[in-house]
Amino acid sequence: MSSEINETRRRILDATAQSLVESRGRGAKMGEIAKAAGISRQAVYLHFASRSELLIAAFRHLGDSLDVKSRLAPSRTAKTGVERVERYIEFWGSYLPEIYGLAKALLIAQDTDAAAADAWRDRMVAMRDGCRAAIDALVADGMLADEWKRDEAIDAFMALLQVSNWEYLTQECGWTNERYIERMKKLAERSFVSWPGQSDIPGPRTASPGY
Amino acid sequence: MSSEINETRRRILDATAQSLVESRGRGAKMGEIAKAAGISRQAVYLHFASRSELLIAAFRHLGDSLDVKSRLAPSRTAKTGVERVERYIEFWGSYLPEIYGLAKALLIAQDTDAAAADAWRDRMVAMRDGCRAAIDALVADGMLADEWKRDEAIDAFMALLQVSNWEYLTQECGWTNERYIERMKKLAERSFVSWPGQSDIPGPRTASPGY
DNA sequence: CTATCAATTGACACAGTGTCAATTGACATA
DNA sequence: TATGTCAATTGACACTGTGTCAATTGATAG
Repeated sequence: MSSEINETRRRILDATAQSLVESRGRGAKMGEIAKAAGISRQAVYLHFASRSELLIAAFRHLGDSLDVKSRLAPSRTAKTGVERVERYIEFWGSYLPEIYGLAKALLIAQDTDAAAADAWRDRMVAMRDGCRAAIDALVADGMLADEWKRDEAIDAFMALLQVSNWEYLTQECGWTNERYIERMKKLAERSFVSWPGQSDIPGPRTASPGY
Repeated sequence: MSSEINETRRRILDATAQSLVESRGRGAKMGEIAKAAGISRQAVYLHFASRSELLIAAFRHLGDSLDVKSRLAPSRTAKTGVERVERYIEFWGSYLPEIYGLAKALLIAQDTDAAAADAWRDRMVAMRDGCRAAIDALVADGMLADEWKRDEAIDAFMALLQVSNWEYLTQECGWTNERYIERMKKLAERSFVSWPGQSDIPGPRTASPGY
């Protein structure tokens, strides 16, 4: 019985995820989702109070089904900071395409719905843990470049991995996902890692520009 | 007389820009814009066929008033590739906060309106010229890091400068605009510039990860 | 046999965009 | 002074999509 109601709920969540993946995050009206789940539009409201609540639940639901924990294992068990950063980017690069449709819908909903904004921010906080751990692993190895304060490096690493950057590079620039992963690794390493014996880059010299 | 009709048009465009800057790109209904311009909602449609057409026109209008050309001069007249990159980031970092509200509205409109998407893409193409010139100046100095192909470096440079990254760092992370500019310069230099005598980073060594 | 509960149908309120028609008021021309 | 033009106004309306409400159906459990 309670499995019955969960069954419908699950069908709605799956239909939501599928509709959003297909539409690349665009559209996916309540009516379409309901149709895809094989129920009436109003019935959706018996399970979710609003569209954004549905989006949030669907995002969590998808996350659950993707087994994030074991996907993160290679990063968490990395032996060096550099490896941890690399593994984290590999994780993110393989995870992102799978959540993209839903993530995009949530990102769009953010603009009009405070609950969606909170939900997204909540996910980003979770992601930040991964980024923080990677940067801290660099710090522990003494390999975070001098120019970066830890917290700023975490911010910048998060920024690099923004959904919108992936979207831009893969959709607008035509990068494959593998290229994205590989280039992001290079970018992150060049940006954040100082290699032993590497003399510091003459950045400060140019601090007082001629205009 | 024809200055009369342009006068109203200009008032609408200014009101649009102002409303959007104030609301950080959110909202700004046709009714509010009309009120801000001191005319009726319907009168706006006498000058612009749709909301997105208005947004596009307002964006161009704002761009015109900001004298982009002279702001770009320091970058265009830079003597070295590195300086050109720095000046370009300084330009962009001072320009972005001024267009942010409107840019954000256009970015949001993009999700439902093809014309807005085209308009935005058009602006990005223009911006790409600046990024290309900066990267090419590095290439000319022989200072683009070996790991980057020119075109990929341009893509990545563009990605770094995405509005969404600025938004994330300044709104979510609390960076000041000066910090954004300064850190972006560092990030870009570390990422793209190879300094004479700098030995290559042992990236390829880690190309076959252990999992 | 009846109570319960998910789901259905159909109607409706609300916000926001975009359209249409009739009207006003200023200004120019004959 | 009469006429035409044109920007702008008012008010009504169609359309889309979200969210609410009420009455009804149909299956299942006690």
